[in-house]
Amino acid sequence: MAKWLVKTEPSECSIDDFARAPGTAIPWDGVRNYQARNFLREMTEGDEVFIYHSSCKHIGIAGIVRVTRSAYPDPKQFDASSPYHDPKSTPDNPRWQAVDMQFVRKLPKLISLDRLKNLTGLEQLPLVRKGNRLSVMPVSEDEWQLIVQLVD
DNA sequence: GCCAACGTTGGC
DNA sequence: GCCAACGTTGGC
Repeated sequence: MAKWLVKTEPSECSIDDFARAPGTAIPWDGVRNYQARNFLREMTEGDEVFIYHSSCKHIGIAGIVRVTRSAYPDPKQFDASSPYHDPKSTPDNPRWQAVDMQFVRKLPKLISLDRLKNLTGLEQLPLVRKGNRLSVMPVSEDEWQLIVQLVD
């Protein structure tokens, strides 16, 4: 079972939005970056995912969700009224993918980016690397355990 | 609000 | 295929 991390601006979709709808599949859509999309495609049902809050007051890992549906064409790419509309994508040959996720847990205390940056063992995680903009990334089992240990 | 770092686009 | 220009991300 693979592990992942996704970035989100909490004003868009936060761990609290998941927590408010336990048991409900929430689409993870709007990813418009090829490398991130390729990782979305690799996600399988049951995979666990860190939710990372970016571009906000409290930056860091805020909780855990689970993939409940593997990749399918992101409907928003075909919706002309959506900011995620992609006129170059067609239903025959969709360019962008979405997955569904549901709430697992909110961390009792957010794990700050600063703390993650200072952890030995996370050097390979794109999240803590300078200038990195990847919004969907794999997390190794070792990295996952290292981070989960910080909870509580 | 600033700006460095990055990904994408498009002219050549 | 190169690369300058541009738009976006995201920490500070």
